Amino acid sequence: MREAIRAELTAAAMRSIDEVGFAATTAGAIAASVGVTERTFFRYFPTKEDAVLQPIEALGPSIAEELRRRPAAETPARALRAAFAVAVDSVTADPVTMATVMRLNRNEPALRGRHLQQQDLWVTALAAALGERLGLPADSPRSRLQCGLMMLAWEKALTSCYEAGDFTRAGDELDAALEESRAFLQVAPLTGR
Amino acid sequence: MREAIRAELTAAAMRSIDEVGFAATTAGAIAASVGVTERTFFRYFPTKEDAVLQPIEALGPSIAEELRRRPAAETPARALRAAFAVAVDSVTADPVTMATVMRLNRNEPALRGRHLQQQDLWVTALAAALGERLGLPADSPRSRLQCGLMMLAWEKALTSCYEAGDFTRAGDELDAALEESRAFLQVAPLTGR
DNA sequence: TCAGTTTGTGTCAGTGACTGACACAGTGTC
DNA sequence: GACACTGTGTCAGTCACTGACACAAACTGA
Repeated sequence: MREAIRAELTAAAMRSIDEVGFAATTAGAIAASVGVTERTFFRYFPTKEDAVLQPIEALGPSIAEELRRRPAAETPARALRAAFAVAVDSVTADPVTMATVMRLNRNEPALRGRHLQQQDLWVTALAAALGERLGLPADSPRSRLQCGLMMLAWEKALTSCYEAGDFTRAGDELDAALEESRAFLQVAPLTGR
Repeated sequence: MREAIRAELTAAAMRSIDEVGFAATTAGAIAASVGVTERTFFRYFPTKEDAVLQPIEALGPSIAEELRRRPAAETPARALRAAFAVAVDSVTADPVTMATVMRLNRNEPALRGRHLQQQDLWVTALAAALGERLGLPADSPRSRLQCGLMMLAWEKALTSCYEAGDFTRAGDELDAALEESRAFLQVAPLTGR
């Protein structure tokens, strides 16, 4: 596979979806605009949605990889937070791509759906890595919950950055989201009605 | 629309997917097994996935509705938790359906994807209701984060119930998940590396 | 240098999800 | 008895996605 073609397809897909919408953008048209066949398009991407999500596809696995590299002495929370620095770096390194992906995600439910599914896989991968540290089974509910919390805070951070139009603050926004989560859950007894 | 037909279609879809899998189950076949046309199937459900998810479709809106009914004096956390009692009741009232939906979700990524999308809409609806209480805009990141936290704990609770084969504990499991979340975020300073 | 393999692509035929338009029957209403 | 409303079938069509096959170019080793 030639990475140049892949990038061209992604760019063409984004452009077209921006102009005429996701539904009106056919896979064949994207392919044709790059000088390639529809069949070839589907050799590069499993679905039409993936063409757009491709730029951030590797992010999840990268975070999981970093999580494995964190010293065993760190608490789960600190190791996870440190691993997400990879995501922060990635976003601050190329804010334009991330902003574009987020914009398309907001406007197109189909895209958002696929993105959620992708994130779900990320959480699974993270939970597996975290499980190793804790000596828990690969997909234990506990590590899944912890990774889910982190991912939720990350999403909140991204949203804040997006709305502020400033992705350089991603790290700070992530910490703020975590703090906000802590404060929310802090308030005395939830139980009892 | 006749609700009897809708229920039959859902039942037929679940049975077939259980036996031969999601991909091998065509919409036409589901429809035919109920004595109806494929076209009619798609008048009842927007997508094949929705036929299976239908039993829990109304849950999100119900929770949001209850959230609106909670006294204004309650903190967001308490009001949200109280609103989720609706979900707890629904699950304990019909554990078999929920267990089936969860089992299919686990085995079929396509179903899981749609379910995540559904949940995302629930969070949006909840965040809107919560925003009203707090005087925040409809989809403010803050209320979204809080509702997301609750939904995450709810998912964890359901998973625990499912694995234990006992949905009567849903309420307790939800509280346990919230407590676990609190403990995770509690540990001193996350920031700084 | 040449046979053999690997890689990227086109072509073609096919399946299945989903949609719009139209016709038609049954049921209720005034 | 004219009229609207509801639920359904039929038909034609679009488009995502897949498998099988053929073909050319680039690479590989003797």
